[in-house]
Amino acid sequence: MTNPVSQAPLVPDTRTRILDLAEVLLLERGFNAFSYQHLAKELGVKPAAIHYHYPSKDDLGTALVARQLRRLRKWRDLPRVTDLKPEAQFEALLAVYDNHLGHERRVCLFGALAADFRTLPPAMQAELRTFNRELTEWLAQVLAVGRATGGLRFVGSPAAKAAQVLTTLAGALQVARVHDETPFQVIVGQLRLELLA
Amino acid sequence: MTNPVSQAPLVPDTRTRILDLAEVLLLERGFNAFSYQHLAKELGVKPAAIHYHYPSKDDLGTALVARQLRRLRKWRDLPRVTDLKPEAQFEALLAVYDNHLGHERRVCLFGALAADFRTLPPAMQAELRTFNRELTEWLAQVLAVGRATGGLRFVGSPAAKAAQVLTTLAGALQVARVHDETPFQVIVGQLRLELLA
DNA sequence: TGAAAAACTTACTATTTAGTAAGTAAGTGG
DNA sequence: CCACTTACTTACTAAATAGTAAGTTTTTCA
Repeated sequence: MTNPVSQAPLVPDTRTRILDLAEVLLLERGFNAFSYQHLAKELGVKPAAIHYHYPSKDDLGTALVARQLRRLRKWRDLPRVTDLKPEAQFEALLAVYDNHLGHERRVCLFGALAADFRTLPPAMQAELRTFNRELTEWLAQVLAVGRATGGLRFVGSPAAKAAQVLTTLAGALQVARVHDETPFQVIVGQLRLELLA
Repeated sequence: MTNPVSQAPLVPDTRTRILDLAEVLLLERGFNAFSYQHLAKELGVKPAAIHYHYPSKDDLGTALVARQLRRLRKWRDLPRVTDLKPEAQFEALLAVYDNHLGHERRVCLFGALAADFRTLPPAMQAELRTFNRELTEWLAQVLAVGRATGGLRFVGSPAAKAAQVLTTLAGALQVARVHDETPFQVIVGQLRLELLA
């Protein structure tokens, strides 16, 4: 291995830098609002270098969502997440969205891609569906346990409540984009008020 | 007046047909995913004809949101809406979103523009902010009266609940776009379960 | 150290994009 | 009926787009 100590080198390779920048641009401006030229100029390389790593924008977009899915699975299975009580797991989820808000009010992956969904390559669509499904299933499980153990309170099925909460959170970041951070805080406050027993 | 009877002629003029088609494309594919060529080809005119009515895409986009704002105000002030009890007004709102779902799973205006917000012309941004603010204020008033008269049930402030509900509805149409109609129905069902006393 | 693989750049397509300028045909109103 | 306006079309520009092919430099590693 080149670097036997750190998994995340100080300066990532170009392939990763492309993906990182594309992710930022996706979450800040939308998938149809950035080009290989934008990426190349900001990274100090030629557009063809991007094509070398990701032959088409379809490949790039798909890699982007695939990485996010890997991150979700990794995060979800982290001991410091699995070991939490359900209400703390819910707070950990809120912290993720709050982190998006703190980074230039980036929307979440789902919120960034849903509107343009029909213009996306099929592979990307499939990855996004899986991403959203797994996240919803995870939260449904958290909610189910949380209600059973008395830490969380809601009516209806855990699956329905999970779908509703995640949809609200994705939307809340979009509202923050259009207005400011206030409505996001208001909406999350309302969620806490209703859910936390 | 050219037509003293009908306000909506059977075949609208080109100016209106452009706006109608642009609206469909916006709500089905996103603002950065259609061009003047797309519009022109489908309408059977030349791109320059679109430029004649809407010199730039900024003008077109702004006109689009402005019309939607006019529609909102008109709808909100309709006797058949103002005369309803708050819980029926809430149902009337749900019917609007359900109608979007029924038309090719179109997202709502807000959901279509929020992700790409930073790429939109300032005039369009301003119109969308006003649109969302007025809609939220209207729902907050409905919720306040509904709770006072016992038809609606929720904790927290009407303004917070209104922001939360509208955000959820916008997001629910996006989820329907990504998956299918089921999650939309599930989420709306959850909203009804929680709100209707 | 030298051959091969990886990571690029240069130079180029073909297409699409928004937008403009000039001309034309069809109404409209005095 | 004629000047004027409205609603276009034709023909064009300049820029941006995704993508490719061929050549060059850098890295790796046997």
